[in-house]
Amino acid sequence: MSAVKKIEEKKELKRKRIVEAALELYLMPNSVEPSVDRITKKARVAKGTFYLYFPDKSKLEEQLVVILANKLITDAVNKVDTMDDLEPVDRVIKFTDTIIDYFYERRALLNFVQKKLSWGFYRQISSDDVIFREAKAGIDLLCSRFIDEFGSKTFSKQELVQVILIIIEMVNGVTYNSIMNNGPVGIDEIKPTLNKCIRGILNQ
Amino acid sequence: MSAVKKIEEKKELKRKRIVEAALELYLMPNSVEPSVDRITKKARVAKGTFYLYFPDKSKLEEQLVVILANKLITDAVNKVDTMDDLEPVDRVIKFTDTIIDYFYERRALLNFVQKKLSWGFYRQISSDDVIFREAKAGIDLLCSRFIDEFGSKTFSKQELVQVILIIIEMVNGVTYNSIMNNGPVGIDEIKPTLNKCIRGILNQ
Amino acid sequence: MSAVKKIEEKKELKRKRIVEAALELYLMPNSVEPSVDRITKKARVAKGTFYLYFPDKSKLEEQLVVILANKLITDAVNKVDTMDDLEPVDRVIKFTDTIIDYFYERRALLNFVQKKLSWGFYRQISSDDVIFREAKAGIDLLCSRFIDEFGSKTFSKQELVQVILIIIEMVNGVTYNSIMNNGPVGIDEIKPTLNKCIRGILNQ
Amino acid sequence: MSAVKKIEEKKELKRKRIVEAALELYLMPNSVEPSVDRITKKARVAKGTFYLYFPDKSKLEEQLVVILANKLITDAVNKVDTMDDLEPVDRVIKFTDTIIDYFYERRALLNFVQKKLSWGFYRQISSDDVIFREAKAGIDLLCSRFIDEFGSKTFSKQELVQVILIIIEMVNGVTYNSIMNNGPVGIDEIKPTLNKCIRGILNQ
DNA sequence: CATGAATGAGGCTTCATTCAT
DNA sequence: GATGAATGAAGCCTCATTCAT
Repeated sequence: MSAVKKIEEKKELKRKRIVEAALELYLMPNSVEPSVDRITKKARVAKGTFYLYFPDKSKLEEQLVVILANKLITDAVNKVDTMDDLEPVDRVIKFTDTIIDYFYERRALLNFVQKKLSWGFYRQISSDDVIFREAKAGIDLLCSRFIDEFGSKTFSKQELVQVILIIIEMVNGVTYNSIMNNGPVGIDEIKPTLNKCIRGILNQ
Repeated sequence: MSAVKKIEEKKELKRKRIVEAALELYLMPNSVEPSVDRITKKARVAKGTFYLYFPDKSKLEEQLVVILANKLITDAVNKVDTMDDLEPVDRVIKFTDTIIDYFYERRALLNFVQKKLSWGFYRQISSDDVIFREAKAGIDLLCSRFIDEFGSKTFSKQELVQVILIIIEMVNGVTYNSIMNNGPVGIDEIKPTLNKCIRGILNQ
Repeated sequence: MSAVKKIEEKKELKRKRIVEAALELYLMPNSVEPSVDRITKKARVAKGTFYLYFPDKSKLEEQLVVILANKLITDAVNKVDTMDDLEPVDRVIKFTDTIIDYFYERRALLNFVQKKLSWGFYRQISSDDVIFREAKAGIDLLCSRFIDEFGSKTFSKQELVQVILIIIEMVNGVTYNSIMNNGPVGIDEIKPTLNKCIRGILNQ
Repeated sequence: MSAVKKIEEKKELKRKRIVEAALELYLMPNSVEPSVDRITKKARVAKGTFYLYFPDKSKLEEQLVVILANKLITDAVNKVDTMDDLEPVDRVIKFTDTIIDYFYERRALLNFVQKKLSWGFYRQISSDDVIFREAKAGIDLLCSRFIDEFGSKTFSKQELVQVILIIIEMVNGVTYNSIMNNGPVGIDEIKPTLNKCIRGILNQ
């Protein structure tokens, strides 16, 4: 293996160290936004090194959201994929259910991913980072599968993509408030209603 | 009127001044989170005074969210109330439309109110503040009216309250991402689909 | 004395402490531009306090230049004033001589005041600080006196003001390079020529 | 040509690349002091390489000033040389005019060259650099020519060299403040007076 | 010789909060 | 109660310089 390659690998490793340190910090319960200082300390890297890999802090966060959102969604898609016997609508409900459970166990994640869940992976990403290309691919998979399975009378294919976004927003919002604000309505309590809503949307 | 009462009133006035100054500042377009200094300057009150009325800044913000969320919803309800000729479902759609427009003109508000929109007014509030009691009242009005108008086969009265929350979350989420993230789908583009979803939920 | 006045006095005192600390630091030999941190430490004041008195670092420096330039010039004017028996042209030469000597003993000052000497005190100053009004007054005195004493055939009154600036620039430049750059030509060596130049300018 | 020589040449080439990149960067309008990183990037050279040729950044800058000052002056001399029909004094005025115009279009240069204009080229320079030897030659040309043309009654040949420096300082100072500080007196406004001063100095 | 990744000190500024008056 | 001057921790970012490869 060439020397150049070795260096490239080392760089990628360091970048990963930073991303992972940040991830850990962002995911810590009750976390306020961690400072660059904390992130680099955790990654055992000099502060200046951070700026070798990210033009500024916001860019790291952007990437973090994309990574997290995609991991979440891809996991959910994969899980649902194993259940071949479900009706399309039920698959969607299973999909959202999985997301809710995921968040329930990781409320800090919910806090960070926040409102960017559904839109996050659609933003233009300048990086040619492998991690992002994979993410995009995962999303495309979800969309095309979902659309193929649905022969909706109400929605065109074009609209079905939007419907995904809308449903994710709905689920995300309800989950967020139910969990984070300790609302008067627990997630278990509202989930049946939520599912009825999803059915209402899809079964037109 | 007793002297004590006068003093009480004066205090209440000062608190109001602070809240209103903050409100104005938070609602300013393109606003970043205003500092305590800016808030008190605008309220023509000493910085120390702030801490006489609020234990810390976050407590003010908490109250602000509730006030803002309720003002927004009450305004929307009132507007829809003037349109007697609409079908129940169309009223709801008009209601969400109004909210979307409101946000569109004030994206800073959207940013601040964030995820707390629907749940905000459910949180425990120190009920000795007039401003909050009024807010609660407005919400109760919305809920009861909505429930009365709907003789849904699908949802119980109990569930209908939850449906409101869910719809608001859905609208809020879509609007937020469409506006704040300059998402791939503009708000005008996705609104028809959004409305179809709402109909789907309510027309079961 | 009212309490308000006491506070005002204290504030002025603190401002003075900062200015004087900065002055000392800027005047230190071999000084590089001192950081806000060093300045406040020397002034025994919290770093934040600095920004209570100056919007930012550059504003302090601006004021410093004005203060220094004016002190320098006023001192020189006063010194020359005691020599009533000199011819107008010789007074000017005495004036510039004094400035040169002043710099010679304080080369760090020369370093800081740099190119801003003559123009510095002409810039619009937003502050209603006493220190500045006095500075302005001192300069005006110099100018009017100089102009009155000269019945130049070559220069109009309007031009004479410019001539002052030009002479100061000339002296400043020569002194700076002679002293700071340890040029091949020492200040004592070039001073006679410089004086001849001044005479040439004024004796037309 | 020996192999050693080839290597020497290659080295000199690289050094030149760095100097030229720096030159370009320092001359860019509105430029702030460029970092070593920018300079080496522009020179397509590794950052570490910079320190193979210059002990530190300040040394490069020192050399740059000399180069720039000399280029400026040589250009001005050459331009004036084409105008054979001018009186000696007018030649000097044309010379200073050219410098002023040059600065007017490149205020960044003015900012960088600063006070070192006239003295710069007198400083001890590591004479093994071609670029510097050339600079020296240009200056010597200017000096000897100027002195030859002037049969001043007032100044000895020795003093005339100093007069050049003084005039350059004067022009440089006035120009700097007029342009950089947006002084109260624009360059066009003060130029006539400046020229009168030059005449006063030379026409004694 | 050349490289460029890594360093970390140092810079400026903001701001929630405290406390003497 | 009210004030606002003072605090200083914390934040983000730059950059000259070093050093392992």
